[in-house]
Amino acid sequence: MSEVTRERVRAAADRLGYRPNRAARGLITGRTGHVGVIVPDLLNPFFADICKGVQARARGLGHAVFVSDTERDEGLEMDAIRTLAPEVDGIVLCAPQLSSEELRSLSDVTDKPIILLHRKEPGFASVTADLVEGMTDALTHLHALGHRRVAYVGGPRSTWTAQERAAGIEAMASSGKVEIIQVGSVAPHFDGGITGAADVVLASGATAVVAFNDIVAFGLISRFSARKVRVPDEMSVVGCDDIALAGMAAPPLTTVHVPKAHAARAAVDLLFRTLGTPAGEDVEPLQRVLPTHLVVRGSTAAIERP
Amino acid sequence: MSEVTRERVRAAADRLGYRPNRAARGLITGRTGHVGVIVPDLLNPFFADICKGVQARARGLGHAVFVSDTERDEGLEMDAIRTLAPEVDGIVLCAPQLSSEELRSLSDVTDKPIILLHRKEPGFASVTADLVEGMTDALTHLHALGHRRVAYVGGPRSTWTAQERAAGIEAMASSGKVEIIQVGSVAPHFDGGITGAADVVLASGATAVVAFNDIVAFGLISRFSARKVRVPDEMSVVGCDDIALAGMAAPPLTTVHVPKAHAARAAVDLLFRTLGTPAGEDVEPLQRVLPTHLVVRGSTAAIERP
DNA sequence: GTGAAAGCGCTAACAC
DNA sequence: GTGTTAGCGCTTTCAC
Repeated sequence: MSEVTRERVRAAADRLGYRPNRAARGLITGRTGHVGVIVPDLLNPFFADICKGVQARARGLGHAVFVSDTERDEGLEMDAIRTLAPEVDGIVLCAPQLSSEELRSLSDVTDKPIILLHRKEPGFASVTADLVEGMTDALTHLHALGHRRVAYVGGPRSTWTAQERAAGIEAMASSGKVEIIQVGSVAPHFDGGITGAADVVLASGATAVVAFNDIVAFGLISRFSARKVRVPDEMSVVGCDDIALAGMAAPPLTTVHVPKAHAARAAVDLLFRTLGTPAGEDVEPLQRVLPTHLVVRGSTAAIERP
Repeated sequence: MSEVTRERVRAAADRLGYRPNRAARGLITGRTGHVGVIVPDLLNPFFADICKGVQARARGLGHAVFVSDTERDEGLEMDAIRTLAPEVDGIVLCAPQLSSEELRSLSDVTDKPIILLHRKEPGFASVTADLVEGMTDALTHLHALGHRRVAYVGGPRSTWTAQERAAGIEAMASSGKVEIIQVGSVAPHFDGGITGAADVVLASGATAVVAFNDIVAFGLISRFSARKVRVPDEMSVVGCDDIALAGMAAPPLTTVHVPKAHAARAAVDLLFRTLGTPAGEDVEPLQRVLPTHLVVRGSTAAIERP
């Protein structure tokens, strides 16, 4: 067929407003043209950023994206996968609550490719951030400012990212350069638990505190402020994630930058790499780990020597 | 067929892991079982909250949800509608940038029902919040605290919500009880524009400021803090939206509470009401407006009389 | 009541 | 190359 004809047909189709029907196409090709992203809590800007990143990249690749918010509930995480899997070509999964066993049992639930985000599991492709490095940087920064007694307010112990952070903290603790005071584990959203943790930090004699994430850091600062403890003069605070609001707070938060949008794009790219691989000849699942870095802003200061 | 047989079939189907294929069903019924939600910026917790609400309600009604982030771009808003419409049964639309003409031209693009969220347009069903009341409450609160000269830092002038807020502000201004200083219009995300606005507020002699939204309020407070102006002692600040982080900031932000999740659920309900209406006999598009209320926290204080 | 058949919009594989 | 046909998984209709 001639190039001219081709163009005339295309023009006619356009004029009549013809759009191929994805559902009908999917019925025969097995491809839906959709991807899914599952997150524990959209209200946490960290995950909103991830959704935005997935969305942007998927759009660029001509795919629409389903978003599922699992409310940090193990059951809903599993449900979301089961529900979404038949509707999509693949899933970007942030499921901190799911056990390793459940994760591995996913192959019985669906054979759609799943890319883990901010979690590692043997046999799964994943994109993670180097939180061990991030935590080490945070403590090195505090050490350089003269802090020798530093509190760490941890998050939900069971999650992969919490364990990574803990590993970073412990590495520095065992170096003997700074003394670490572990202040329990706190839900990673702003509530009473954080207030309690702030009081424990204050009682511990620590001059600085590293928080599980920026939200927890904000909670701590809020309590410090209510108790008339000035940040950073009397207490230095370091967060983790570098959510957009971290730079807007007063004082702006010193925090570990985690490349959220970048990780999201990388996950989508990994997904399409898998999708592009002919079934049967599966490639070794790639595990990408992205670097983090400390962003020094206004919530940390050199200790005032007595 | 007997009840027993029905149950045996159901059991067998379950055992074999049978799931009806939505795409195939949709081909014949014309229903996809999906809904779409379009927002200008997922990174703004206000819209993240809306997505979460839409998602939760739609899940309860057995529908999966597509999310599209339009980056506050008029073109992308139109694109998103065009792309999403064929894949869904209806759309919840937050599109502040789209002109009224484009909005009305949507009937040529798709006949899928569209529910407007936080925007009103004749002929469209919508869910909005009473921002006029909210702004009035904010100014009344400041007046009661003794403030007589109040700055208002507005947002993108063309949007519906900005006009509503402005109407509320003007109503109070014309009452003569407080003098309003209009400080331009600022992009509703944290950046240099806000810094400049903060400086204008400071130069104006105002003792209090009402911000377009919480994000802008945070930006102002950050600049005030850098310029050693204490909030609320020397400057009271009121935000709008009541995003989750508003209560976490130091000081916690006094702000106009907008029922985000509630509005999202109402929008989905309106959508399903439309979907349940047999084609042809269309009902008058409903326009729900939800009440707002002021949440007084720590960023406002009584003026210190000289 | 129950079973068979047609067809939603598309793509694959097959003849021509 | 080009045109035709079968069929993806489901629902609906129409005979039985």
